[in-house]
Amino acid sequence: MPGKKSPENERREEILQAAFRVALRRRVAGLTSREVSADAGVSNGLLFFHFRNRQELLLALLDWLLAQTILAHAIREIPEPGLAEVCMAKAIREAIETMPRHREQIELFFDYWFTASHNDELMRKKIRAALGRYRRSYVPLARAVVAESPQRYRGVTPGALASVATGLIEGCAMNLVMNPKSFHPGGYAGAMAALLREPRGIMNLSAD
Amino acid sequence: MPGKKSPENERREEILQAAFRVALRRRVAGLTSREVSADAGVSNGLLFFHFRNRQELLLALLDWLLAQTILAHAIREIPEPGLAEVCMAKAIREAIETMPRHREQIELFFDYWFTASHNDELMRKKIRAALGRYRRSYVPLARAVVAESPQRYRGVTPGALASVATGLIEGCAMNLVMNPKSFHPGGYAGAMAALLREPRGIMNLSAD
DNA sequence: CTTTCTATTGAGCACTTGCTCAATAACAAC
DNA sequence: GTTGTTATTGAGCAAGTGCTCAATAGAAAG
Repeated sequence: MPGKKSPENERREEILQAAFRVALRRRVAGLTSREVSADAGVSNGLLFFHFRNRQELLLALLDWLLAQTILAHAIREIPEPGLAEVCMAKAIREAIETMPRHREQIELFFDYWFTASHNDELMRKKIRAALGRYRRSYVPLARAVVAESPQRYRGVTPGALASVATGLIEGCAMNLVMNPKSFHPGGYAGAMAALLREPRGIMNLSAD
Repeated sequence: MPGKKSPENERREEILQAAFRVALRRRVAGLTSREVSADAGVSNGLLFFHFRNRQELLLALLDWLLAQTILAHAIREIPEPGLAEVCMAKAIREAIETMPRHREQIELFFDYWFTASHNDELMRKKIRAALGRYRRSYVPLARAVVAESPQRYRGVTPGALASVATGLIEGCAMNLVMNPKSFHPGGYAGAMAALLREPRGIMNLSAD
């Protein structure tokens, strides 16, 4: 029965949430307008009234997603003098430990990258921008770390260090997504800590 | 003109290669039987003569893929006494540095995981098995590392250490795939080495 | 009450997809 | 030859897809 009004953008939000649920079930590529509208409890036509086309729906969902995952949690803290490393370590550890709470979103995020974005430079740009923001949010901290121990980090740019830090986190995310059962953030972080505890570090080969 | 014969499984192989090319262009989810057969220069019907259905084609392609990427390069070396850490470091470094050569395969591999495998427990199993084999191939080396410095690695199982090692590599792979332009394996490995060089390692917080 | 605007419906069109199938050409065995 | 097997074709079906559109019901304005 047409004509029932719904206040403001309530419907739009409902449809977005339905799209999220469907994407979790069917992946981004398998998301169809019919299943979304059915899940939202509205007609198929209404979906295309609120979203011009499938692509716009997917973009809106991506925006919502990017505002949810860890990628949105940029690092803001300014380390106290002499404690830059501790501060960075804490940030990484926290990122790893809060990760399991966002598992579904993270999985969907990866899915967006690998599937939907292939012929869609707009999506790729959005994701790359979010990743870039996240990485850059680590740069000031990385710069402080480098400044704190100039000899040790000779030749290492803050950017590269930030890359490695976020790379650790992303690798961890992969583990979480691909191997959720045997992934224990505590054990993972512990092993990583042990790796880094020794003077003669494991990666310390001749420099190239 | 039907009837032209082709020796042995030559056709099958040709179609597989075409499927690989199409998957690179369109992603796994966007791979259609029509585009594959067109790319292989054969009729659509022939594809279903050599492969029972789309799924069987995708599985065959996945097998071929898994035999190509770094995942196939299990670690075999037995470290000389006292050099376990150096040996492991070398393995990781080598994995990172040879990675760019397999970029396309790695990207497709991730794509398989995140897309095609969602409703396909068989594919998921295959991929998980390959990842597991890879991780386990690091366990003996990890065990040697732990045995070499028991105090330092107290409470760390060889399995967890192997997880972190392969996690580093996977995180690196993510970086390579998502950010190919600004990714330089040398710089990455360098920063990682610096991170690990210091007594008061960056991850060395209070143990949990 | 009429008009107007917005929200809503569901049928349906054009197109794509996986897959089947009868027809047939080359080759092998007899 | 004849017969049979294997490789190959392309038309076509059934199912599903994104999206359009006439129809319409409610709210708001006059």
